[in-house]
Amino acid sequence: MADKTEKEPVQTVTADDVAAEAGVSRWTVNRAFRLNASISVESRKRVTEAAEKLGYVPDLAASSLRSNNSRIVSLLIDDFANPHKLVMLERLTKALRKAGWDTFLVNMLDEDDAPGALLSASQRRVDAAVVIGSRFNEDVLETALGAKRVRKLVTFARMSRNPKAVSICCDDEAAMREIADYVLEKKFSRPMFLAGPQSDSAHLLRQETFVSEWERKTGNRPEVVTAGVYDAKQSFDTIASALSNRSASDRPDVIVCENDALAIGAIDAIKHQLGLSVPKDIAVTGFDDIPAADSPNYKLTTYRQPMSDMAESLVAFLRDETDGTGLNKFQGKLIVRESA
Amino acid sequence: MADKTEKEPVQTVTADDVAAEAGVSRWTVNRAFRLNASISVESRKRVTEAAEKLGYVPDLAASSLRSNNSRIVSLLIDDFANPHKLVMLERLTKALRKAGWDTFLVNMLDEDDAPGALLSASQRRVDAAVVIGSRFNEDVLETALGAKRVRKLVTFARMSRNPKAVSICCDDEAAMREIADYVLEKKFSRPMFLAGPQSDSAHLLRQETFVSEWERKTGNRPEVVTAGVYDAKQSFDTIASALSNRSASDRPDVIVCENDALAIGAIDAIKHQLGLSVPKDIAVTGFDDIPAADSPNYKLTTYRQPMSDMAESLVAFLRDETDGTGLNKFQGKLIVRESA
DNA sequence: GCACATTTTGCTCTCGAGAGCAAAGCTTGA
DNA sequence: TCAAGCTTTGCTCTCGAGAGCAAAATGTGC
Repeated sequence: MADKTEKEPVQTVTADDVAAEAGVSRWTVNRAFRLNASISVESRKRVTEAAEKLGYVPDLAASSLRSNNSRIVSLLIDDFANPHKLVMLERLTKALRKAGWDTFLVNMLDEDDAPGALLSASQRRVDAAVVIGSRFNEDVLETALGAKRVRKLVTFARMSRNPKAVSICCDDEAAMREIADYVLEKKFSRPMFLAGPQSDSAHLLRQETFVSEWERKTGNRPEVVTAGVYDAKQSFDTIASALSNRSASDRPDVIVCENDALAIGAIDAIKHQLGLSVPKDIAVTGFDDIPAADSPNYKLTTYRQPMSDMAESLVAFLRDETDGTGLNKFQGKLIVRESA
Repeated sequence: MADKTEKEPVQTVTADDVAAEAGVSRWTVNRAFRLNASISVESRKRVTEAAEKLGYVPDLAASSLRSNNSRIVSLLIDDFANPHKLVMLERLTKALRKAGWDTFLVNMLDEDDAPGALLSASQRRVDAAVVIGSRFNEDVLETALGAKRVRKLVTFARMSRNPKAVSICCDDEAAMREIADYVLEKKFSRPMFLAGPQSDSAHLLRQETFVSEWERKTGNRPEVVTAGVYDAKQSFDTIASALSNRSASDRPDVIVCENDALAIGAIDAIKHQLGLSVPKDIAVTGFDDIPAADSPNYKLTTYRQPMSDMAESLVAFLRDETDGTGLNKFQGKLIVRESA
């Protein structure tokens, strides 16, 4: 079964074969597969037909070697517990593939693995490294810039303060202010903010915005609790222990969560551990609008980022159609369901 | 911001530079980075130090061009709605990266896109194309074999009947028999089987096994309903419409689902649409043990595949440590929770 | 110290395309 | 008809490593 590999020694159809078949030179063959190449319509047609007949496709390893341009993007992820990642992967791979880029999925194995992950990107001369991780901190980005073969560095769905990286993300402050306004408008008065890991200052943006916005408008400082990971289970435990043995008047009346994964765990804890109801006893808001947010179990009020638009601007950035400024101000949309 | 790329013209440290620094030839430098290369301990040390100093890493594009061996694996996915995919991606990328393979994530954009997806794999000379899609049918595999540069073809977590592809998956028949036995043992008598898309015969394995096993043991043929996609929402609608207006005695007492994504939708429909309870009115079983299966909303009785072992055997197969036979008989584990 | 085996190193040629230029073909207009 | 200008084609050299062999260095036994 496996040894068919040895017997049939893998495709060896090369541009020379096609050239012979089509009666042109090798360079004309290669040109036929390059956009904007100087080649007549007729030649291209003949080459295409010959290539089709022989089953030829250009070898991209050779191409990237010479042209120093791989048409590969690396996506670096360090957190597979958040279902939102799957949505992002779907959108990004779709947009990139349509635009002619292949996508490496690089699993940052643990906290300290970022340099290794970027090394692999560096060895392949990727056109861009796109970090969509959660726990990484800004040092990772510095390391990335040490790997000089990585031409462009992007943080996706996440603001970076590193001036050399391009951030493609929502305007988190505007989004969080919108959520704060909504919560206020709904007459909640004792909010709790449920945050994820506090590993890096950039993570604190949503939290800080909510806290300061609330304080500014009401004069009160909301309570903040922290889950160590963006994971429904962790969040469940965090909320369960934070709210056990609290009287109704001592409890928050709304939990504003940094994202949906946390929100879902919070709702589970409120309902199944504390035996309370959502939103009557405690309301909950999320961020991301993952598929489960729409489930009848959660009916989560949340904030949807314009993922497809964001993926498209990554493509535009790769094409050098934009220098990357202003891509960190996407406007999302508050999705009101029943949880708050 | 973006134009730093132009100014600082990307890493140009090559093996020649390191050779000069270390006082050896270029070939010795390259050998230092190759396992099993003929090189003295001392030379390797000197090269490693010089490389470290200059920030050199071997260029894998050049390497794969000459050696015809890319150390890249393509993962082909056509269904991002199933949360189980995220688990698989995590395990596979982890195992592959540890073993020194990079991973392309290829989004098969739609039903007819498989050839295009495989083309991209073919152009990069990937060491293996691993299909972890759901809707694809066996024709896709034939197309893949047409792309001769794809050396190894694997279907992961899914049985293929194509003799040229290697399947790394559970023994679905044994698993389904175990579920059937469990359901029987729990004294359920009117099972319904909820299947996914019926696009291909290989998909029918679980369904056929359950149906025939049940028939063999009880003499009755279970009812089968079909959701068009492996998606909780579709499943919700399917079950909601299949069971509305049915009296208690006419309803199934257990729904055996082809996977967890379907099971979760089914539970939602039973509870929130039909207003019945699980497992009292209708029990539910799943397959995969996705993270949500353990949530208090579902407490799903399901079947867990040994994903890490399966990922490891993919690595072994890539390393030619196995010819791929017998990798389709992994034994998973029935996880009993409260849903059945 | 010498013949021979073994390890290590260096070298040529190659993988398959692209950059950049030179030569050939094709228009256009006087 | 021919020069000027543009398009198309062909060619040399190159990207950065590896295969495979030849040369050099090292080790071994007598």
